[in-house]
Amino acid sequence: MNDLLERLRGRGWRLTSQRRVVAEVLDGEHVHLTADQVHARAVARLPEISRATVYNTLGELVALGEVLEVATDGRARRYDPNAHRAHQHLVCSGCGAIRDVHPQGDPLAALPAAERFGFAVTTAEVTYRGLCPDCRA
Amino acid sequence: MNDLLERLRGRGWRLTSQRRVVAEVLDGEHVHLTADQVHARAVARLPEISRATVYNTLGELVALGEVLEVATDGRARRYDPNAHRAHQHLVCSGCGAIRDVHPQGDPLAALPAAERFGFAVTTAEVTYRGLCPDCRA
DNA sequence: TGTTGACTTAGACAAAGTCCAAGTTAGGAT
DNA sequence: ATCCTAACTTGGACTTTGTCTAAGTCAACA
Repeated sequence: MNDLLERLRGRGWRLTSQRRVVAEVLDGEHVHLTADQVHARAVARLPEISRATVYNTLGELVALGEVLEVATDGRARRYDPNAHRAHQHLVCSGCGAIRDVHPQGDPLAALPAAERFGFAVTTAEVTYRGLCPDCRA
Repeated sequence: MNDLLERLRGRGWRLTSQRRVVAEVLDGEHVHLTADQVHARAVARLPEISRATVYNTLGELVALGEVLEVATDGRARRYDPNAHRAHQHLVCSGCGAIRDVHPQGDPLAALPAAERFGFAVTTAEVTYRGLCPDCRA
């Protein structure tokens, strides 16, 4: 994640302790935290960090393409640092657990030109839903 | 939509004017209203209808499988009465416009067993994104 | 026509996110 | 090293979206 911070600094980002902490919290695989969860974990490392700054920083990371915003449930948005490898999401209908998954083929290819209605379509997000092993029991 | 109301009555629904109005508002193709939009249109026909009733009724229609809930943006949920023909959604990144679309093949089939991690996967929701003709200009 | 449980209502509350004016600070300039 | 200033952060007010509850109303059956 250090390279992330360096990369952003190269783009004119000011490297503040708040931004460093948010980037640290978002490090890892299968991370899909809500903004408030990010804030809670950031506060553990930097007690004075405000909610507004967490929201701002997450929004900037999304705008810069370093983090994905995922809306799996119509409630809080979640932030996924795994932006550099294409993937989709598998969500448990019972407990809400989320996993990154890698379907075969390019989902975009399944939409014929006749079904694009003049849109310049650039992405396809797939959410698979079902019960996880624990919730099936 | 009258058959819808009759069907629900057969399932023990009490047929109130409020429920009738919500069902009327949701009638049509390419309808993807938020709860507050449904409420606004319902109020035009039945001024005393409350927000709580609109939320309750939408929730019931979803639970009964007559209406789909779609979360395209992490903001308000939208309600799609086209629940009986499988389809996906194409969303404009500029203005938020939504269209129903019909991709080829079954998106579920693209997820291999090895990528299901023991989940009993039942549905796949696809959101295509891009700029609509107006927003491209 | 009466009865009753299901339905509706208004408003308080909660959760998620945005906005702003005032204060602080990273990092280039001196 | 220190100063300056635009960029950043802060707390809190505010908005939007959704849930809950106690009290009142009414659809449907008897």
